Amino acid sequence: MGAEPTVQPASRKGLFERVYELVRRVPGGRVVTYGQIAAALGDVRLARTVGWALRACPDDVPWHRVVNVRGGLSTAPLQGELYVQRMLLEDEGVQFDQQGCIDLDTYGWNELQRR
DNA sequence: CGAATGACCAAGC
DNA sequence: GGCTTGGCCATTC
Repeated sequence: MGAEPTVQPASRKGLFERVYELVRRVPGGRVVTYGQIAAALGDVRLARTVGWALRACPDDVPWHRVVNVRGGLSTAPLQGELYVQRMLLEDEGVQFDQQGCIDLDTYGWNELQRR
């Protein structure tokens, strides 16, 4: 567990791995924003790159727990498709408002970085 | 190596 | 209150 430091240069490993590790730490029923992950990495401006990492969407990474700062889902499927992210979150107990957004003040997880 | 992309964020109109 | 623009970073062609 504590074998790895809090933050390390992305050069060490693909920045993707770093993002996956953080997302894996997100407990069910909780959501985090891209900027939060980026901030945990050391730079909030990495938010865009975080999206690139999640684009790979590995199976062992709960990518559905990552939403934008607005509490909305950036994964907008086309007509006919289903909101997989929304279903997964709702299944975990996350409630959506009338606008289809999540209350980050309630479900937002601040202990992403921990320490 | 240069240009283009992207599941973002913040500010401006 | 909602839409548009700019900017930053890393990855890909």
